[in-house]
Amino acid sequence: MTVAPSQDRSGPGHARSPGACLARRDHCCDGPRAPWCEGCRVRSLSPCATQSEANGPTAPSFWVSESIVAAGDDIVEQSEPCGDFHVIIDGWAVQYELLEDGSRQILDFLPAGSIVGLQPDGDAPPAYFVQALTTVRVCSFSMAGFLRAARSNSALALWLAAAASRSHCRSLHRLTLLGRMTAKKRVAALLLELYRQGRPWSASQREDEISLPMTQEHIGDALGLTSIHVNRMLRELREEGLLVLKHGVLRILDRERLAETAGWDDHQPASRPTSHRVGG
Amino acid sequence: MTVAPSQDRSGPGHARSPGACLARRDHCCDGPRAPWCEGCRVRSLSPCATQSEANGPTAPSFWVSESIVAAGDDIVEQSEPCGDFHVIIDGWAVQYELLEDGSRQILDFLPAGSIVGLQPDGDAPPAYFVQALTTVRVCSFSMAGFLRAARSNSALALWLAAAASRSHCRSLHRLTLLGRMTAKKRVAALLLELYRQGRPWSASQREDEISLPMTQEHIGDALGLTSIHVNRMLRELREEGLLVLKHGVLRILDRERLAETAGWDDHQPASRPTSHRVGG
DNA sequence: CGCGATTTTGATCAATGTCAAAGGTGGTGG
DNA sequence: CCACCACCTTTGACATTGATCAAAATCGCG
Repeated sequence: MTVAPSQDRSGPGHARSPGACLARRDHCCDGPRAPWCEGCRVRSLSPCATQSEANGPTAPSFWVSESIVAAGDDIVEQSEPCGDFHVIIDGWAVQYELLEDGSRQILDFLPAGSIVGLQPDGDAPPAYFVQALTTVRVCSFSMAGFLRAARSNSALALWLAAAASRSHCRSLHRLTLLGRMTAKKRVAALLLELYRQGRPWSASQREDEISLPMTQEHIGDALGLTSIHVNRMLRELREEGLLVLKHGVLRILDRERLAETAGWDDHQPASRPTSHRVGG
Repeated sequence: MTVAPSQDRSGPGHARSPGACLARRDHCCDGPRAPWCEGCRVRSLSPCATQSEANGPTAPSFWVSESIVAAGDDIVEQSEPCGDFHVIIDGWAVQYELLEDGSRQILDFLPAGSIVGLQPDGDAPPAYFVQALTTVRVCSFSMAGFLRAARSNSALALWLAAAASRSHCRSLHRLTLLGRMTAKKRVAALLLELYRQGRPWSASQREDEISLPMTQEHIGDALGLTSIHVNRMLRELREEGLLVLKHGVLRILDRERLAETAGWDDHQPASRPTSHRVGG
């Protein structure tokens, strides 16, 4: 149960974080070669995946910019309509909703490869915030441009459907977590999931470690718990030798038993995600 | 916290409920005229909405059948792959997940117009059940056929994206409900939402009434509460003169204050939903 | 009328929230 | 290098919500 969205936005019209724009080119249809696309690690998840790579990787015509967002700054603001959507190239973000009573519900943690800011309705403002947890690098795309392109390119439209469908699945899982699991299971399951999602992108040398920027309060706000109770559960998990979360680093000590505690059958190895099929 | 999915499926290989098939035609591409499409009340939400109506309403080539599913029967079964998806023409269904410990998490209540069984992955079995709460009439469509068609018809692909996106929004709302609201608010908010969604299709004469087939246990399983506690909350809401839920009929007594209790700004009138824009 | 499912109520208990305060940790400026 | 400060983590005592257990009362239906 938190009050502030972490940053103290001085005064009312809290400035939209600009995000240092690294690169931007004018919309030439299908830029012939995009140097920054070389070696892009999230290409398979981004709309760029629908582009032909005959002449090397390129960004689609509705690509807008690549930029950096500082930790704590907003990528998307609740009720601030914005014509772009973004793909996280690097770093972690949170998607959350702010309630009238000042409390915050975290809807999802977004690792590299996540799509943010797809509008439920072309015009309506988003119903949530997305905020950078770490320094985040994003590629931004024009929603209007995308839709225009998608109307004649069904691969793009299917990509959108697949992205929406994956998000939906994630939130259904989270729903079950909040609805039917005890506090300890929730914490165990969330951390295991974050480990899975973050491992492929994590710089850490050790296979059993990953750096996680979220505070215990973030975790509580995601799981419907107080940070105090999250702390108690983390202690229990630590005392049972399952994991250690300290100084922004999560170390899995006993994955087998942790998965058991989380109520999972933990079989699939952590692997870099690839493009997905459509559905919902 | 429930045990059985309501029906006692005698023996292990519990038979797939057949659902009396009312109509079926062989896949002729774009049937010239589909009599049952006339006056279809959910057309704008179904994939049929992408069909031209120049010669009157028609069903798309991947339409499979129209059928009736009895209350309590499954429309989609967890871990039973199924090549079709469905649109609910009439009646209520529940989408739920069954956990190892026998408990059930209801993921959503599905009124007329809902899309059911879109596969997260073309091949993988669905991760949930969908069960009819009342007698339900559905139109079924071939997923493979749909995808084939969508690959060359981006309107279809965009329809899919919009559908997935709407589902996603619904589950995000539910997440906030489970994560941040007290029991009373959850019950109030859910019932108000169900009223909103069901009103346009309800046969009831009275504007302030709608018939709701779900038990208090269903409500509890959707909200992460026990049916006993749901009952207590319903009593409080009744004693406060906000609503009455009895004999399968929900009557809203004071919509204003109910919305307040639910933590909403209740402004939009209940209106029949129309086709939606794309996003996520 | 009788039966199974659902609703209702009461009493008690456990899980989690709330309040308060004491360590840590890392960053910043002198 | 030290002192300070904001923020985060950790712990304890206590309050509250909602779960559990048990049992009537009702309802729908054959």
